[in-house]
Amino acid sequence: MGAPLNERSQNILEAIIEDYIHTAEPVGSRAITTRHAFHLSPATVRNVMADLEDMGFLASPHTSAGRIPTEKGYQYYVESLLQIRDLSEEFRSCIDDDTRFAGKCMEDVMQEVGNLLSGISSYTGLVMAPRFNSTIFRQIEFVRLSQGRLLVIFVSESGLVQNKVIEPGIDFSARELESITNYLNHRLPGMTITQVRERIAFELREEKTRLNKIQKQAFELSDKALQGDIAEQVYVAGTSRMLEQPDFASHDSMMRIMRTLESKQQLIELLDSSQSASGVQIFIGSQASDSKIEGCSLITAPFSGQNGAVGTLGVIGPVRMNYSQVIPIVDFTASLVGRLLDRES
Amino acid sequence: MGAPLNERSQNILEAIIEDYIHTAEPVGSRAITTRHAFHLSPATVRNVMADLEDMGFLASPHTSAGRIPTEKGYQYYVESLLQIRDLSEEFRSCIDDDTRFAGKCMEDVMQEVGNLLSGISSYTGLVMAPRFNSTIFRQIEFVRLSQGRLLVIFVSESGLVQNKVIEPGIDFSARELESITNYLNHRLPGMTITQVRERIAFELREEKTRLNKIQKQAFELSDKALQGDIAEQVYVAGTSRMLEQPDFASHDSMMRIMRTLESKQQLIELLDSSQSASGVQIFIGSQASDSKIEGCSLITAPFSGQNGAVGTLGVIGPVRMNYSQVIPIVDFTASLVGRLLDRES
DNA sequence: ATTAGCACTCAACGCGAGTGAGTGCTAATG
DNA sequence: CATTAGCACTCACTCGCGTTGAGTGCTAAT
Repeated sequence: MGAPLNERSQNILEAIIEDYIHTAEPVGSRAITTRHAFHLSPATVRNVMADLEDMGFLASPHTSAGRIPTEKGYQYYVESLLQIRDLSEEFRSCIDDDTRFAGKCMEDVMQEVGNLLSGISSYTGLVMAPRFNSTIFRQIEFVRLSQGRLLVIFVSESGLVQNKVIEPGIDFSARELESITNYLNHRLPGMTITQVRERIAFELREEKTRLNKIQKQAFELSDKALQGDIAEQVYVAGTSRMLEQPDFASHDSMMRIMRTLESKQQLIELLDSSQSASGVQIFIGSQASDSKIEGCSLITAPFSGQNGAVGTLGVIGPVRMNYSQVIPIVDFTASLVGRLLDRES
Repeated sequence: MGAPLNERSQNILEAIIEDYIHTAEPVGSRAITTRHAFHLSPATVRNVMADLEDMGFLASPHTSAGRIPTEKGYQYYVESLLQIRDLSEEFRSCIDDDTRFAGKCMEDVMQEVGNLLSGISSYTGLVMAPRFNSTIFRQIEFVRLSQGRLLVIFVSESGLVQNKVIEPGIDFSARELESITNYLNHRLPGMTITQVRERIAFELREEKTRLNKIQKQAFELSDKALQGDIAEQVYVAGTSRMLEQPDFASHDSMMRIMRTLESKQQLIELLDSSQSASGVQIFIGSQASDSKIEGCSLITAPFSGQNGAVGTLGVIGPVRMNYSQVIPIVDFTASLVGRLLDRES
């Protein structure tokens, strides 16, 4: 059981998995001997396959079909057998094409990155934009709109802009607003938005007495402006690519997957765990999620600029996924997006 | 052929269409007599059905199946037979539920409207947000970011906020910016964004000499800020609802539809024609589009606030759609969104 | 250890009979 | 003369059954 695989078994397992990734059909012993130049007869291969099945790397749908890899098989393949090739020059240049992102706002860039991931991998692309709450505060500005309404603008260290309309109740003069702005821009930079909120709450609660009027108003305004959570932005691209996969031919599995891909919330949960990791992460089948996306694997990578804004992107596809191609794509794209973020700020 | 339908034929046609909408299966003569209290025998109904088929309202998939409505049948049904009931109180209150939209920004509201449309109709909901270019300019503001970068903020009469980062090349002082802002906010309000652009181009070209330095810089800045088209925002909700429809059981039709629903561009084209119309519009089958969404019908309605911002929303579903339910839903939702827009500004 | 040979398994395919919902036509009916 | 009962006919759908063939596991020979 726990015995390590000898080289021949490894080669055969690799051949089976790669054939299956390619054809989506159970692989038989004869197919292996003809498609690969092992100097072995089908019978020998059969013996090896039987062993691999005993060890849990392969399974047979029924007696007279070939073998298909199990999740454990894929996991072993990805960890031990797969050598990750460098991304082909063709793809490299296709991804790193400046014209694609030229002159687009953050949202459009994120969407375009999703399209890119989906287009090149031919699976479904996911991008979770940097969460605003974890970005670093740089600047706040107030713009007076009509009838005592104020537009509040936050700018993060990474150049993200977030705005919100509030109705403070008091009609501030331009001078007052300027003082408030100056005060806040003096005190708050360098903290994450979450920290800023905590600080505001702290100041308002504990040290009320110590503050002068402008200071108090400043904190009250910014408190109001930061109320309410800013939802994560998730971008999905190429969901119809899922329908192309023979693995999801059944109506049922299709529905389950499309429903999940529609739910931003569920996607956030999927991507969230990879947020803090570094480098490419691979979730195969049940590793990815508790049956919400049965039969799917997920390849993710966090991206970040030099200034701390952090997001996650990835590709989701069937467990029978072309890992050797997708992994470098996700890796390279994440680093590209990191560079894009730096450019923006 | 052109002969008008007598009342009995109308009743039978209506019954057939409604049964088919309900069951998604060909309707036979016997089914009609048992499910509806016509005082007629199946044989008589058969005669009428044969006539209706001759006139092109019905079709038979094969000799020994019942009849299904043709597109022409649906069209006649919607135009002449369908009496639009008022929306049930249950739905009314479900749609007009303030807590649903409380404290959400425009984008989230639009998405939520899509969810609402999809949830209540159980088809797919579409919302095209007011095009920024056709909204009326109210206010422009500049915020200085680091390193000579400026954040430009447009506010429209309807309260929409749009921002963009530009790099003017010159480092303006706070005073200069204030003058520029004042000048622009004095000259531009009341025009649509498109008109503003034309005006800027005109001023820069024709009357260059007449302008003083500040004025010239003002126009140059705002020209830069308005460069590049702002893409339409389209929100889609409940695409998986399409998969639930037996009409799209075949892989092929499913793929075609999902692909179309993924393409913002194609959706914009679909919704665009309804933009300028007033009231609910109904596109049945091939009326909706040249085969891009074969087998689909589209119910749309434009919405607008009192201040001219105009968008379109709608529901897309199979031709075999519950028109009597969807039409009032779309109608009522459009008016609700109109009211929401007024509330925002 | 490897392989040839062979019996066995079982999904997939094709075929034909049976079933039943539905039709169109004709003749009878009020 | 519109309506209806009766009847032969059509045809998708289902089920059972034999055939096919890819693939396996086991055993004996190399």
